[in-house]
Amino acid sequence: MDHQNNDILEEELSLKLFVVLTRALESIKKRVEEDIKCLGLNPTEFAVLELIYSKGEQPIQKIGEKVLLASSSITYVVDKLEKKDLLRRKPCPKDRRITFAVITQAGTELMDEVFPKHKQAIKEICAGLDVDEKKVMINQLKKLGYHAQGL
Amino acid sequence: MDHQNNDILEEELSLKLFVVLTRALESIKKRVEEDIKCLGLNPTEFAVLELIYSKGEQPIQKIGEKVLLASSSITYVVDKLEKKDLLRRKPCPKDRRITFAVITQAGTELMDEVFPKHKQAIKEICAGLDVDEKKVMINQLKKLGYHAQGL
DNA sequence: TATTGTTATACTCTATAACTATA
DNA sequence: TATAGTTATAGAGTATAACAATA
Repeated sequence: MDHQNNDILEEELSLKLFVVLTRALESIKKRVEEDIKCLGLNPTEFAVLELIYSKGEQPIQKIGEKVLLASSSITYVVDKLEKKDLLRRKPCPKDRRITFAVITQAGTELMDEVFPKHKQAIKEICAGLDVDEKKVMINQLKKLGYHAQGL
Repeated sequence: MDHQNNDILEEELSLKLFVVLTRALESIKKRVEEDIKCLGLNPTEFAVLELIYSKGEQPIQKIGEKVLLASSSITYVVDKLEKKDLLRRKPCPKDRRITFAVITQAGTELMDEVFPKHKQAIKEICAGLDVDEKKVMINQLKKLGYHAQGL
């Protein structure tokens, strides 16, 4: 095969990969959202709550960096979680510009109950691959993602 | 390893897979969006235009099925593409409930020019994997996606 | 009755800018 | 001056449901 044909093959393959990747994640996301919706939370709210639950209290700014949201959006999400009494704001005594988001008792109890179920659900959603296949895919996805990010 | 530990491993691995998949696609999407943005189109508009460009005129309803959008969203997207003179609506004479979306001369000329560049860009974005690795990943993603979809 | 497409409406998220309080 | 966070505002994009026209 000459260079030009090889180039076209690789273009088609890359396009295919992009489409299949998008479709697969859409299917998975849909199931994961169903799993979360019954808690009265949307995926962003769940992601923020889960971050605080597993990593402990976080400055508002840091949350935005980790779940990839603009700071005004985080204010909005934290407002909603605060209204639901799942987390609260706590001023930082050392730097009074900073506000921490802290999980509440109710938030902890909710996550204690639902997080194990959530992990179980994701395991079932991802059961199309076995353990070894998952390990390979994780590594390959990292390679793919790092390259794209580094462009 | 006993069953319970194996279960926990598989849960963690699945969660990891979900996170890595999400992150990788985010990085790729970001690059692809950059590639499209300079055309004055967003990814959805580009997807609809590309569908009509490569598959020919389509009933509005069919477009929604293929790009996975609700019919009201398609109305919105087609409105925008029509305002940009990239496609137009054409009534179906045989079934007057149906409206086709048809690509215009300007739409065809635009795609003739940018679609080859777009494929080349995606090839570069996906260059973190070689041809064989891409083939494997496409197959694995299909398995993963089909399983999730079938739940 | 069922289907196609539109309209009306609401929600989530983003971006921007102005602002307060603090460093 | 710079940073953390909030407020206000506007806009993109999507989903839902109700609707009109047609089959």
